[in-house]
Amino acid sequence: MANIALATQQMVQEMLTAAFRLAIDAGELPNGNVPAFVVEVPADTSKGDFATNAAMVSARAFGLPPRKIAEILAARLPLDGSFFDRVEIAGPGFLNFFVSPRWFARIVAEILEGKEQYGRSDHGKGEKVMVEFVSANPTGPMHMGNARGGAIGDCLASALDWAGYNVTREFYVNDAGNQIEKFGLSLEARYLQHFKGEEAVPFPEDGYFGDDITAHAKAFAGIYGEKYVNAPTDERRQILVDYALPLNIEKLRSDLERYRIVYDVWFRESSLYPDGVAGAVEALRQKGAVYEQDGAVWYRATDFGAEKDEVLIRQNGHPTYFAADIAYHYHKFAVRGFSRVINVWGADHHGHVARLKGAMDAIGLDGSKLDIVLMQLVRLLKDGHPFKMSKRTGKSVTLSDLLEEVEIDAARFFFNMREPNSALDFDLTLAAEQSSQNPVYYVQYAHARICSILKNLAAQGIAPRETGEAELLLLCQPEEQELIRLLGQLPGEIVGAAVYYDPARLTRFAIDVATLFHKFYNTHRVKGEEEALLQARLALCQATGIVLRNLLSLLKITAPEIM
RNA sequence: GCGCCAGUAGCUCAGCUGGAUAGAGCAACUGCCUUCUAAGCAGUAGGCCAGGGGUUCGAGUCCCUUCUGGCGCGCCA
Repeated sequence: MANIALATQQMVQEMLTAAFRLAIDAGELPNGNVPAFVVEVPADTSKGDFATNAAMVSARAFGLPPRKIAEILAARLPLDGSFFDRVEIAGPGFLNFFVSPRWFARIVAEILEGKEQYGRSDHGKGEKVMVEFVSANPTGPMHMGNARGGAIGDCLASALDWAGYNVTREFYVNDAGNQIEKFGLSLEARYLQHFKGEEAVPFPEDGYFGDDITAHAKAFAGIYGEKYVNAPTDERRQILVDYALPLNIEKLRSDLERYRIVYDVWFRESSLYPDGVAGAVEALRQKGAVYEQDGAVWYRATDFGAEKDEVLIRQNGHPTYFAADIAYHYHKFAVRGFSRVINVWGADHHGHVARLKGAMDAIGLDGSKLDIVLMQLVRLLKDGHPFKMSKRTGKSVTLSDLLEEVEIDAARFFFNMREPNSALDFDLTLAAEQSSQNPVYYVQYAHARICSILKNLAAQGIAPRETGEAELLLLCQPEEQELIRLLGQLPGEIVGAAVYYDPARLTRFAIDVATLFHKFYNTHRVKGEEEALLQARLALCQATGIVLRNLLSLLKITAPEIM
């Protein structure tokens, strides 16, 4: 899974390191440590295909002007036999490397060989990581935060997978604790109201008011009738929860599957009770981080950098969510052996981040192995105005509502257009629009165009054939080289999305690829060119198609052949 | 009050972790289809990177500070 673009960048690094050493050995540079420098692809490629600031950053260490150092290094670079034609010194002391045409030919060949695997790398070296995302409360339907979290978490997990990590997608089912109590109380009230009338049975103030609760109670009444109206309240609530909760969880699963998200693990919070939670509290106690006060059990969070201590076991004997979360994350790291855990959370949970990391440290694990991706809120817009309520239900917009308004392709793409930690305006009108303004269609259109070219030529009896360096070297127009250069960056972009937890890089990259392809398409032709050039351009079209398809499949967005 | 996040073109946002002349899309204006999909492309115009200090060869990017906005600070999850 070598990648020419990444390997070339690495090669520049190594050549420079070698040049530094040679120059120092030859006495041209004083003895000393070489500062860290970077090799990058310049924004303006007329300045070279790769550039480095090596001479500038080492000016101070060597006590020489940057351009002087650049000259010394340039003379010591072993360019013979490399992909580089020449090196130039420019500006304040940049060293600009220019690749030979063979480099572009190699990238196209590499993509065609890689096919649906092109873009994968072994960067992660099989490291075992978990991405936990959505984890919506099973007491009701999913909202826009879950919709965004789903798209981000799933694409991030895919990016990690492509970047060579061993990824597990996990959904944490909050099927225990306070919200399940409330769920039971709410169901009970609706059930009793069904038989006694709404006025006769008060509804809990902090209960769940959704229609789904009423529907569950009604369906339950349809099955069991009045059997539980006079049953002990604990028994009644329990049987209602046992009835409704599995249905809700199944609904979550099927809604998410429709959204093209399939989890490896559905982890039950209830499985942590009582042993896991007790174990977590005990682990903290053994570290001396636990004390009792006001009849509750407290965790001395202030010893681990927090502003105040936290309750683990309430006065009433029930553990808090925090205690369960410590047990849950202990399970992730210590029991299941994940070396890194990524949680996708709404920004309203950011106060919880430091506490949980601190608690990991407190029980002897490493809180820095736990990474939280915080996402800011989604604001839905329709026709330029905020869209807060579903027209059908009058309630806040759910994931199901959203998927009635826009296609899944559009939803997944739009939620991944901004980095997680910035607020997102989701324009329903634009996302539903089949026009050039809609970036999803813009990208898909490029793919469909490529398919169309292939089909068109096939109709004339022209099929793509094996191309060698001789033909691929004909791809020497600026529009061709710019496109190839970008295509070669796919593996690196995926690694970037994975390590910076930013799948939005991939949607932007897809748009860039589409732009450069459309540019190429409008400037040059495939059909009608003489045979060798036609085949070379066909190869470029296929390579672009592969890159677009791989990107879209990673994002789980369709790549249509006709539009 | 304290903490986290943000502030870049009229609007929505990039800016590759400190690099070269700050970029796209939309909106406005001008061109390009007898030839592979015009759901496309090319061009014009648009900027005190919120304000002020600092760090250095070099700052939209790092530090300090002020202002503005979002979100948190529960024996909720």
